[in-house]
Amino acid sequence: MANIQQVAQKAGVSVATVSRVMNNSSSVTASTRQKVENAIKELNYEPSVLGRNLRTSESRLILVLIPSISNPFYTEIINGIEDTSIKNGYNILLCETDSSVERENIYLNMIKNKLVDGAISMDPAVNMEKLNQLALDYPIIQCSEYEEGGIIPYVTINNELAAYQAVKHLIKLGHERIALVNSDEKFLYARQRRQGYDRALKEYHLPIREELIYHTDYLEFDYGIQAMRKLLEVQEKPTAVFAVSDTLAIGALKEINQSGLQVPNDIAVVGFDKISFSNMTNPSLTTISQPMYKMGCTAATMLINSVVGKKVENIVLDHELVIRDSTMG
Amino acid sequence: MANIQQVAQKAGVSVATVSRVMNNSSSVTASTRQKVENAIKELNYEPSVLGRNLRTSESRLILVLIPSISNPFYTEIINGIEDTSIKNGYNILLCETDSSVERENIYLNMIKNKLVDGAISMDPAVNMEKLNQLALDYPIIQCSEYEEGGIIPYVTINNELAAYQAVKHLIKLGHERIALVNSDEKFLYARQRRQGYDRALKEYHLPIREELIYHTDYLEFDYGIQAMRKLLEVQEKPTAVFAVSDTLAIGALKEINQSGLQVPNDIAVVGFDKISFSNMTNPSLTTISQPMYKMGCTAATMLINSVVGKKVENIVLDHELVIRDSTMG
DNA sequence: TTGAAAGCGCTAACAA
DNA sequence: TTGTTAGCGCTTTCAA
Repeated sequence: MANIQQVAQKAGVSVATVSRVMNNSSSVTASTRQKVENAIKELNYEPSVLGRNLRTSESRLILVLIPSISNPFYTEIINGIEDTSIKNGYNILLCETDSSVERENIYLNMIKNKLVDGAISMDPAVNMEKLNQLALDYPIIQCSEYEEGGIIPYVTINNELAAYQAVKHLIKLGHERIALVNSDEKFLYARQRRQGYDRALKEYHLPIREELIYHTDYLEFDYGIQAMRKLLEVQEKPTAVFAVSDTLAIGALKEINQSGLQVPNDIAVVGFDKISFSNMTNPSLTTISQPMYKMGCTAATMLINSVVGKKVENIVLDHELVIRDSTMG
Repeated sequence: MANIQQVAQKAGVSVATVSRVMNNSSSVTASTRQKVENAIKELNYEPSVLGRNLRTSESRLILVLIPSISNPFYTEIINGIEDTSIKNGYNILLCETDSSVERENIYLNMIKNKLVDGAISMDPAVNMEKLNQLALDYPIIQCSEYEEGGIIPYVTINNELAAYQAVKHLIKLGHERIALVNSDEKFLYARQRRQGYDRALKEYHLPIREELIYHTDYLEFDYGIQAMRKLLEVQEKPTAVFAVSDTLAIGALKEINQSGLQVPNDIAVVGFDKISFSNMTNPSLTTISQPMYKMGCTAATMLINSVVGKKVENIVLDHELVIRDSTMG
């Protein structure tokens, strides 16, 4: 692999001139440019990103932290981040933390090491102390999950309102015993969705029954199955279930079908996220549609603005209730 | 962020000595080491990966190319790659190409630029010419999809045999009109699975009916729906469907349910990959289980071996037919 | 055992 | 418009 020196030599110019040609920078004669470009072509030269980065202290790489790539919720967000990044001359480095602190540290350190210009975190279980400390010196954005009143700019939706609308939809259909399958309420989104659930019930003077509220540690299908299994053991079974993620809702659906009950006639189900699977289940799943692609685009735009020194504001995007067969037979 | 110079100054030694301490290299007195370590701690020093990489020409980063993160098939493979990489002191850079040549180029060039030490490609639509050319100079492994008789080492399964077994399973259940939902046969895996399908039919003296063979451009659910819709229009409907991916099979299942037919009584369905969602459908999906995690581990091991200059051999892993409700009511 | 110094490939400030 | 040169942060050879 040729270096800039060799190109300069072959073209009969200085390395500075080669650098200028590479960066389309000021004032190079057409003839000089031609000579350099010929040399570049002949030697098949491609500049070393490493050398350049060391010099400029920028990598044009964006770190994207997700807890797990197996949750389809992140898929569309990442597409948004990626498209926007590439459009702006950045590439992304996608890192799965598995919510493991060590793994997260490895990746977050890349930002200190100038291996990346900034980071977008989507891990609800991220070490906020570390993230806040990094955010003092480096561009960081939180996407979807965030810290209330924190210093890190975020893009998200109104989780409380979305949950409220989902539950209200069930109430309007006549349901009174509505179960909630929630995540651990140490996560902000879980607390917010819980609040929306509570608000809807209260508004319609329905009691909040603790036996109908179930918390899961993870969002995988199996945990939805597990949750539903427990809820079906309750003396007075729920007639509807609101799960805070489609993956959980799909697990619940499976378990209801398995137990011989009918969705939505015996039990109605509402999910959250509108992942692509949610339309493949039988019956298809009523869910809250998050603007995932747009959220990704927004997060990337915010981060890039932050990288180039602009001030960025928190953004709350609109969601939508998508009514399908799992609530309306 | 402190640099090595400042540490050296504070410790009253040369930068070379600091470097030696950092790399646990030969012969540093305990007392010198102590001084340096104190300085490191005081200044909160972390070495610049950029400077180091420029000097050593290695990045300890592995590029992983996937066509799309939305196909859950890749999820477990990536987990395998990641675990194995981290265990060996490498991190991975996950890149989604969307089977776009430009995007692929951006990422593949990182290998020339010494931004990564090697690459694992899982994109069936990868530009083989470019990949082969890179493979001349850099460590590259293909995972799952590969080039027959090519120069790039690969890890895969026996696609022909797997498809043969899937179709044979259907034949043994009494099916004679078995549809095939395949990808574009420009992909090797698609050709191989087609061969397995053909072999099973031939072995049982069943005719290969072109009207029961459907090719899709992509693997998303919607294409499975589309395929099934066409197959249901055939005069003599198939009594079974073998799809070359679970995503397609799930789409087919959805369409069959939608049309009022019963799985497996009216039409049996077999998928391929055993993605986690395949157990959530109603009925659950009979499928071929690929050892995805192991495949990822193997690919990573092969690549790392290749990076350190060892010779690597192609590897074919075992698969398994997982019989569930979509074929056995 | 330790230090001095060269150099990885590049950019940019300054000079011509 | 073009060239000279310092230097980004590190490792490693050579010498002491």
